[in-house]
Amino acid sequence: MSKELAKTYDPKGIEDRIYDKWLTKKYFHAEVDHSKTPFTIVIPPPNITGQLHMGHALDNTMQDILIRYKRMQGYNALWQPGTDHASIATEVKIIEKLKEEGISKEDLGREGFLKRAWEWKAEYGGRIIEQLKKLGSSCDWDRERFTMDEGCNKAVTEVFCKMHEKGWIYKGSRIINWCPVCNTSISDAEVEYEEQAGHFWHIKYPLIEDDGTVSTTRFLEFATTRPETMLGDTAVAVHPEDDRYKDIVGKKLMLPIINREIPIIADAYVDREFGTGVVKITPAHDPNDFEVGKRHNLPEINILNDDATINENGGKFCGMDRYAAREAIVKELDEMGLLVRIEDYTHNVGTHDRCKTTIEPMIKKQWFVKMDELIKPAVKAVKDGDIQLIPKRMEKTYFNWTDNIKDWCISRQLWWGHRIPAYYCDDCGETVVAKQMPEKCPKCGGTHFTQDPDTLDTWFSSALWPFSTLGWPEQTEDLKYFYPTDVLVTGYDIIFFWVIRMIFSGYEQMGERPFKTVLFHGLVRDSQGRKMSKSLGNGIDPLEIIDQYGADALRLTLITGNAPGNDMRFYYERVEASRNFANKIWNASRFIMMNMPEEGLQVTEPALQPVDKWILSKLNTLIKDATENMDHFELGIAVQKVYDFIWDEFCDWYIEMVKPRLYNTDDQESKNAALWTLKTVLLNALKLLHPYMPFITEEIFCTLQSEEESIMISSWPVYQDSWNFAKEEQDIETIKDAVRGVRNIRTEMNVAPSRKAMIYVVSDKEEVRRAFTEGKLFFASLAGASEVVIQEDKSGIAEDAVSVVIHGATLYIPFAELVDIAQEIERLKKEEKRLTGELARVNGMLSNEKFMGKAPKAKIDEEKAKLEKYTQMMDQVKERLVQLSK
RNA sequence: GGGAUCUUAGCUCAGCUGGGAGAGCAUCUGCCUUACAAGCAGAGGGUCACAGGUUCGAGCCCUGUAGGUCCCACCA
Repeated sequence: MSKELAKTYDPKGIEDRIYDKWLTKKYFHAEVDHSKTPFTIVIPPPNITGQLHMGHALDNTMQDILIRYKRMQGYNALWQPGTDHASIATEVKIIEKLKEEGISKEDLGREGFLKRAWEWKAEYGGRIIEQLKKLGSSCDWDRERFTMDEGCNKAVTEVFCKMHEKGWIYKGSRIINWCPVCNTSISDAEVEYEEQAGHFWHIKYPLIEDDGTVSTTRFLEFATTRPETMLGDTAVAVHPEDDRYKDIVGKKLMLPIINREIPIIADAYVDREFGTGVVKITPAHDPNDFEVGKRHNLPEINILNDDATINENGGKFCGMDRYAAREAIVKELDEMGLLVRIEDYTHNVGTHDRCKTTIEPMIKKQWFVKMDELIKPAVKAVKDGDIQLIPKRMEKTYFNWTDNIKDWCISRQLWWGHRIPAYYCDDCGETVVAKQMPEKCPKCGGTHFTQDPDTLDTWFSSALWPFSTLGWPEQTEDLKYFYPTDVLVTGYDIIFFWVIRMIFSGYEQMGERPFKTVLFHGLVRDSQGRKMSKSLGNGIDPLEIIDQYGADALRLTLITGNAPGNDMRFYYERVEASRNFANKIWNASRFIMMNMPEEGLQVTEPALQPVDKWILSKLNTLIKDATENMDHFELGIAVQKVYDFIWDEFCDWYIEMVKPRLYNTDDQESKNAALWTLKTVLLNALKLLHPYMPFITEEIFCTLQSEEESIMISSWPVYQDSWNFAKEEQDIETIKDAVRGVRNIRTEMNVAPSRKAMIYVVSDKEEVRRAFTEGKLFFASLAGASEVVIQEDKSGIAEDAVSVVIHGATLYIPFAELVDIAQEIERLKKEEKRLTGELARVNGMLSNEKFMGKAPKAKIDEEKAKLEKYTQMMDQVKERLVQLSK
């Protein structure tokens, strides 16, 4: 038993040592074991490009808490880890790096580039894993997976082929979001709308008269924010019921500069109220226009190259950048007298969430996942409660998406990712989707194929994560045993990207939900409530916090006082408070260890005193409550209760109450009971705290009982009837009231705590007198009494003693030289006033017929008990007042 | 435009199914009491945004108003 523990807790060194021990002992490892119930969490795989940020820290702390809790409860707990290849994020990073070396990805070619990418992954991909370890994450690292490892690749190909066969994956020409910088299509979810100051160009196109001449007097006026798209206009639209334009629908306009005749069409998409009620239609470069174009069979004229320069369809503007072309076109229209006016206009511009480039809608051949059927089980699952979202309000966000679902564009013009398993016959162009390159073309018999150059959206593989990591498409034992997983912990910001896609994939591929519960957390913001971001430079590095305060302090900070799905602000002051708590436990433990006898404690439960029973009873309630909260995923509430118990009840009250017994060597039995209780309560409290603060709890647990291997594998405390001491709880609470009352008065009267005083406890109730008699020793110590006299009436007590009224007793303290009867009366009057108020309230309730008729009996009884208590205290106060007024 | 959410002590936030308002930090007053000054004891501070309603009873449920935050859609 070490008695040489440092005065303050220093997590440095301790944490790494403990983590290594856990790894060595393989505590994190889970194997199929049919004698135990599995509990599974799959990690949201961090990007290999990532560095641990506060969001990760929060996300993984929550998972670790759940996993450790369940593991202690005896579940076969598996936390499945891994990383995500993060196609576009990684590709962008590697291109940047190549740029520094002065080479482009084209210079390297596909093979060369991928080689570099894998090298990059080997070098940096494991970085975030090491950082997760610093946090204390108890993942089964033996099972670490990667979205592009062999098994995941297999899963991806399998799903693609299966869904293609089913007709749910198809290739089609659609208008998609094109990022001209990343040179790839992106999904709708990856488009971020950003408010930008721009212009509204009011333009007019001349009408073509019935005789075929271009009118010089009749024009159709409208406005646009992207004038350069006029190069691709193939119609102008008005509302079908717009009287202003009824007579010219069907006529033609002359598209200036290009000199193309385009029709005036009527479509209900047009808003009559907006502007002139006229819209130019560019089917190839606007999603709405694309739809209009389909309805009216309009030609689609693509005017852009992939890098957003104008192509040959733009005539003389060919080769110009989109913005340069815009200027040139406006200038030319102005010269032609067709520019009516320019208006300042703020509007939302779609940008690529990765690189912030303004996206360009374009028509491209892309691969899509058909969503209408696929989404149905995912909707049903949440509606029926098969999958529970916490907090529940997230369901609305969820349904908002599922109700407006569009087909999912899954092909990306990138190299880093899963290559689409589609092969085109070199001879006849036939498309063959297959797990491997086909040997013979089913159409022409050709034997040479070219694989589709595109790769899949990153989320395609992450959607399969809950089962691909467990071995699917193989029907492994792991898969059968650990799937479906239990809880998914993630931020609400990726409901659309990831959560929904895992859900429909789970049902489609496995025929079963991927997880039972989704526990959402919010964003960790800076102290001013701003998002932590690289550009703002306001990010706080969790590793620095760990270095400075310890992982336990960080974890506690992230969990305390935070409700599921809510954002939180990060303050250093809060980390300090957590660190202080760690120190508090450390010192309480140190105190207990210092008092432990060298030869150890007797093992059998000793004869407990009422205080011992009181703290055990409190602990018992805590066990029940905290467990319940954890079962409801109320982690913040659970840990708050443990915190309060340890600091307030255990340290500030129990330890203080027990000190006189520890220092008194005459009564070994009593001392032994105190030590046994101290140790028992501490050990249980440590267990309750372990999921939140794994390192310090482990360190103390093992120091305190060297025979135990680890708190990690100890069992979670269970509520037990034998620790339920209602009477002792009440008695001690009464004494605590008395202590508080005395302390109060001492401060009020400026009596130094060091100055002892005689205290009389007067009660006509036998059980109250007994409680005080039994607790006399510690009561005297806590209240600063030189002597405690317990008696039935106030005989022999100086009239001018200061008094404290508590339920069932009145205390008298004769501070001889401090007598001030007027002040004493004042105090008692204040108390009388308070009690009068309380009594009025209780009486009001109890005399309310409606309350008596409708309130539950328990509530009525509660109020009756209060009435009794306050009446009694009131009597005591009055009696004392009468006495003093004499 | 649609939706969500928040508004509780000076600050940051808890408050589970409606039953006498809480924590941390900050402030003030005493204490270096032999586990801890990263501590101990005590104190002050809130018509729970506003207005209605339901209820015996509302911080909590319903409606509306104001302000903040976020998401979705995107009207050229």
